[in-house]
Amino acid sequence: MVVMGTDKYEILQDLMRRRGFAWGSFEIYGGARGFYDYGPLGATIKRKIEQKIREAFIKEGFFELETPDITPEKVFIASGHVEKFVDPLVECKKCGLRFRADHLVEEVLEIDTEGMSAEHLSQLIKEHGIKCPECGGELGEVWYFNLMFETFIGPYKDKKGYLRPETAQGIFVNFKRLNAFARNRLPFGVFQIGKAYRNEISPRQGMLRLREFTQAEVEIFFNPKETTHPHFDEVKDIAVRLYPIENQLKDLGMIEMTLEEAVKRGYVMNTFFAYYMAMVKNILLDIGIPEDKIRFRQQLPEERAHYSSDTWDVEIHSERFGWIECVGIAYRGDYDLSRHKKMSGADLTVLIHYDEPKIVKHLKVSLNMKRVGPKLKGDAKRINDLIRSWDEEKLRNLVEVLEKDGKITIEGYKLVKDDFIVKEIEEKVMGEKIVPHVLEPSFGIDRPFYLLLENSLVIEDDRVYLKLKKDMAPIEVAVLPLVAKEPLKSIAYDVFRNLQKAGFIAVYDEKDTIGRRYVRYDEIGTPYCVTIDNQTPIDSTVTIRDRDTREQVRVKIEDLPEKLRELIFGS
RNA sequence: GCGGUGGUAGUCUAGCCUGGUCUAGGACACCGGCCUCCCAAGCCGGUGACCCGGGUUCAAAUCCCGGCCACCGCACCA
Repeated sequence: MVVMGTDKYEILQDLMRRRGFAWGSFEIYGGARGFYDYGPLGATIKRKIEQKIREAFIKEGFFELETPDITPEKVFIASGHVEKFVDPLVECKKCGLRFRADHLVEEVLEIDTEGMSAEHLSQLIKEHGIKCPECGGELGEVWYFNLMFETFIGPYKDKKGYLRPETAQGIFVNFKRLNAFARNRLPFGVFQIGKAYRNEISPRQGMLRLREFTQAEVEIFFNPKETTHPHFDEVKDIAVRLYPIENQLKDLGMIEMTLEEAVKRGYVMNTFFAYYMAMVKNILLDIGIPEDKIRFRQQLPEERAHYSSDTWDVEIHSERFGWIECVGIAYRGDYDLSRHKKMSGADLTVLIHYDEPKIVKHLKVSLNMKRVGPKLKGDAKRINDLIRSWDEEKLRNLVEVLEKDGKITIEGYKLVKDDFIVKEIEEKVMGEKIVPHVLEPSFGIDRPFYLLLENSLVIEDDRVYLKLKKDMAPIEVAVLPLVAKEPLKSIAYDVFRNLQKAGFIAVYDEKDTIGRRYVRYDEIGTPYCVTIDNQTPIDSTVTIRDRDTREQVRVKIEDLPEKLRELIFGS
């Protein structure tokens, strides 16, 4: 048992439960691993985090979307989650330990097991007599454990659905409508803030690995040929701490440079990617994560999700848990849209207009039905259709042969030059249809929430307090009569009520001595306490006490809202 | 999932080994009152707990079994 007061994590956990931030869910029924409740103060902070993200992307002109948590199976077959969001497991019949079957087979047989079925893996294990690496016991059948929660839609068991393991698919499946909303012009961005679910085998570490969690996922659709961000200049001088793949493999440590340099030196693929790295960093700073606790780590190839070819995690440092992935910026290419295009048959392309319409010449060849009709009878139409389906190259060959030999045999029919009608036609092509590529900054909300609290917790000799960024505080101002006596009580209550009406999250508190109350509000991160003292009835002034410095300034009651707004929100 | 440790009011804990005066004690917090004119003061009163389910026993917070949860290590983390 950790002695009270020695472990920051313990103090924080205690504070979070006691003061209404967050705690494990379903307590009265014994709890359930991987689920967390947000209390009144926690829910407020969480909402403020979400709001910072929302505001930042709305400022970029992005659109917000909201789609269902429950999703029909087809969507995740298309997205690859049914197939790839699984771990093949195998259990030792003797000692009961479970292993990743694919890892085991790969290790022993030194072959690639990518995409192998459970049956195939089982067979290989039997054929090669692979045993339990721990005790040497016999291994059972391989089965796939899918990390998605399954459910059924409607009263019959034939309509399978899943709780979404990421919010992103809700955006991809809506691409046609969103593209229309964006008036067919790339790039555009869409984001969704909502719940996602993953049936983790063994969730741990408090609220850092949950089975149900909140994400803010941003899908930016762009033309892969246009990867220069028009506003990169605004962010090019921002310094970032990078931990690229090479530095991880060779243990070279982190490097720091401006984003401009990072792109120039090839660490970051282009200014488009770099721009959103800057955005993510700014959002985290705006939430109140200290700059020196933020780094960008490039995922190793084996860590990457099935849809991504390059991903940078934005990690925040925890005193307790080390570097924690809080945001992932994934280059998803055209993976998702192409898959949905193929599976659904929907046209998920965007027309990229050429600067000038292109004049494209091409051959149009068909049979002269008047001549060949009587000859081929029933086959005439069939062969005509066949020829018309040929591509440019095949048609050119046909014409060449006809020019040279004057005749050709197709499907056993001898045809001469005059049996064909050959036309060279010109077509105006306005542009090219492409499947857009996707860049995805994906924010966890619960992790930054925890890391914000952990990084804000200050332990001093005579008090423990949350040095939250002032505008993130769940209670923004506490109004306190110096003593619970009239007329101070009435004046204080009026001041409180007026601050509420002015839009502040405020509380009124007259219980206990003034010092005790200050400590009480310091503990939950309230940046300012307004105290009504004996001078107030005389000249209508009150004091504003600063959480961090404990210093007080005296202001007129009428100036209070404006002054507090300036102090808390800086405007 | 495996192994280890643990689970007593909102929080921390005493009691458990050696079953019975445990009607479960304390501190802090919380609520009501008194007092109090600036940084956790004091006084009076009050609310509130043996994780869940079985078993052993005349008797279980205490012993045994199972489950759940938490922490640590292993495995896992698309």
